[in-house]
Amino acid sequence: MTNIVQIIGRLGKLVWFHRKKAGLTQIQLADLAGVGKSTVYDIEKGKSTVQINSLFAVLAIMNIDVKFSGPLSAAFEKWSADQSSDK
Amino acid sequence: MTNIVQIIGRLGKLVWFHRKKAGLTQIQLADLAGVGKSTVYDIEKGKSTVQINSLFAVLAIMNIDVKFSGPLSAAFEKWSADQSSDK
DNA sequence: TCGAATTTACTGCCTTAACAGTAAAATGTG
DNA sequence: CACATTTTACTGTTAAGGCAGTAAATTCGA
Repeated sequence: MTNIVQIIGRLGKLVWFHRKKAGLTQIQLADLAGVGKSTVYDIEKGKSTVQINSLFAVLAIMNIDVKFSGPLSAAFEKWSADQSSDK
Repeated sequence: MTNIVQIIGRLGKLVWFHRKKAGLTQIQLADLAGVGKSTVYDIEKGKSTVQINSLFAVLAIMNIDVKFSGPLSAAFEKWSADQSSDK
């Protein structure tokens, strides 16, 4: 029943893994992402209260993409397409 | 080049779509997720500074799951498996 | 159309994340 | 083993999110 803490903890490790392979320090990644070094540290440590803009900024630098899917995703896609082609 | 604001904006609509189909009000969803009503409102509006625990709590209620994948995801899975079977 | 329910928007208070600085602990390289 | 680099951990300050309350705007059903 993977809870939030576990998901974020795992995500932190994923970030760490990518950063290491990229040969970057936390500070370098922080600078690239435009966040503070403490925030990178927190993300990698699995802190669950970081803001999504900070998290996503870091993920973007590491080319980690995020995908959301719910039971109504297909219906949403259709509805969403209709919305764009409105008047 | 879908940026962070766009991603979160779209995510907000996805949450809204699921909530509506589920026949819940923002307050009901907020209570279920254990967050404030303002937070649900913010998420649906695409506010990019909400905290991930708040966001994920809401997503969990709507059965929207989140998937992260980077260029090293496969390598990470292997490494991760090794870690669990350590000593 | 009318009224109830819901959403939007704004408020102020309280809590706390973001941040840079710093120092200790850990890591790794010669 | 040293030495340099990096990470961990803690600090105080500043800025801002989380929240409930409220009221206006909007939506929706009878």
